[in-house]
Amino acid sequence: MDVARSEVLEIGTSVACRSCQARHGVVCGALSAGQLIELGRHSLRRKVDAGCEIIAQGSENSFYSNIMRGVVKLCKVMPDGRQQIVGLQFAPDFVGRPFVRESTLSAEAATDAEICVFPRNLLERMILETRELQRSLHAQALIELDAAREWMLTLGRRTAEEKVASLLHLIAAHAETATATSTAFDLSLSRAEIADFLGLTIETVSRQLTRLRKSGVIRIENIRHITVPDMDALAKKISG
Amino acid sequence: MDVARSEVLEIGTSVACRSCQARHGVVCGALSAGQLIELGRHSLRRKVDAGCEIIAQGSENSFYSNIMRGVVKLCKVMPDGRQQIVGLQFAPDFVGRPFVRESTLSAEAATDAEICVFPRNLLERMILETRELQRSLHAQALIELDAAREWMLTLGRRTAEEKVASLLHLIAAHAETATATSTAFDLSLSRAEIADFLGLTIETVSRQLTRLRKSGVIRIENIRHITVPDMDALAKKISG
DNA sequence: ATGAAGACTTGATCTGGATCAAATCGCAAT
DNA sequence: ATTGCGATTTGATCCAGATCAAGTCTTCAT
Repeated sequence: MDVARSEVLEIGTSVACRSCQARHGVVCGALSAGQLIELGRHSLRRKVDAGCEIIAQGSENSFYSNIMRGVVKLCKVMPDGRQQIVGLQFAPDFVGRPFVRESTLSAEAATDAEICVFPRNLLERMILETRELQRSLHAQALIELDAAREWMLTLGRRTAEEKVASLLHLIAAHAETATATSTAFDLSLSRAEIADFLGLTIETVSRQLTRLRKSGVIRIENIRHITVPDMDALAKKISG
Repeated sequence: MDVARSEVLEIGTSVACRSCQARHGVVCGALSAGQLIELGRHSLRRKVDAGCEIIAQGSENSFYSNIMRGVVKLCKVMPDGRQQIVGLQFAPDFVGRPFVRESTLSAEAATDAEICVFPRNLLERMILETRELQRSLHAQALIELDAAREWMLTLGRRTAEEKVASLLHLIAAHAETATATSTAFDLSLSRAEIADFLGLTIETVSRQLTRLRKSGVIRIENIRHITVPDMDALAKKISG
């Protein structure tokens, strides 16, 4: 499971990019052409399996990644094992924490994913040198901050049913397969992961999903695939 | 109560700085000398009373502030009145959301405070022009993001007693009056505000505070002033 | 001083979600 | 097909924290 991770850790600035030049633009949409080439020379495209830990909580922030495909969950665990997912990242988000040596959270692939990896010193040097890169990372940090605060409201003040509806809404917003009203998507997360995102137990998540199914708001095509016939009906379940 | 706010809203780029030059360095410690002068010419020092709303949720982000003294709470409210505090800001933090027109949260003085106010267009222009300002705002955004995620763990996975202990620890960390082991501080927040920060009710907050008092971890000098004889004992209450 | 209105504490009871305990459902290996 | 195992659902019970209901303590106006 951790093979991919140990390979990643061996990367240095002198490692050549293997195969990603062609699709770099997808990942780094906010960067200028010059930066793409610069990153391309020193980065490495990697496939990681679902469950693979990209960054470990408490480890050194020795490299950074761009997500090219898949979903990455950011996770905090307490000494006694209690666990909270504190963010979900989708392509083309950036994963890593500039300017801090030790990671306060772990990043783990929630689905099979592809990431573009490059070393810490390169990123931090480029942030200092390149206005546009700093600006896009600043913008992403502010967007993640808004998302984290929105989630604080969900964790602190919403009921279990509202929490589950909020998560479905969040994931649906990132799905491609949407018609005018209806949306279908992969959940990307197990019941246990959903529980850790929502501050609930797996039993409560399961019960609330069947509740939403019985009320006609969602259809559970199979254990990881959901259809929302009417997004407005789902949205109504979120607030009072 | 809202007098100060309406005054603030009239500020434009041409308003002269009244009396803050002397103490600008305190607020904008991360900025270079040139920026201090630049901000000084266009900013306005204001005193705001406890309870005064600095920014309203849903309103336009028409100005930004630096906190010079006091505590500011960031708050989200739901249509049905449920409410969650999503951040506490202390001097010399920056309050405001660059690059977004409408505010998704309100900012309210939790204590009497002094802030240094300047207009949106000035700040956004300066971010684009000044490397060091962008860098320091990017750094603050990342620190706030770490804090928000730490708080997500507290909201999602900690018990009521651990939540209250976490908040006391957070506020104590910003108090000046600390000896080697013991710390005394003003709470800055009412029981209702503490409840809204922790996702609890005021009754539960009150009960947990007396619990911590009876177990000897804190002394309640009066309703808003706490002494922690031993910070390590408080820290032990936070995790398992 | 006296009274009135908030803010806080304390007690009694209720309840949403946790915990404990079986099923049941995949699904991969044989 | 059968077995085994982990993931999920479902049911029964429990409990931490919510809700309801009095008090008490502060503060401030008269």
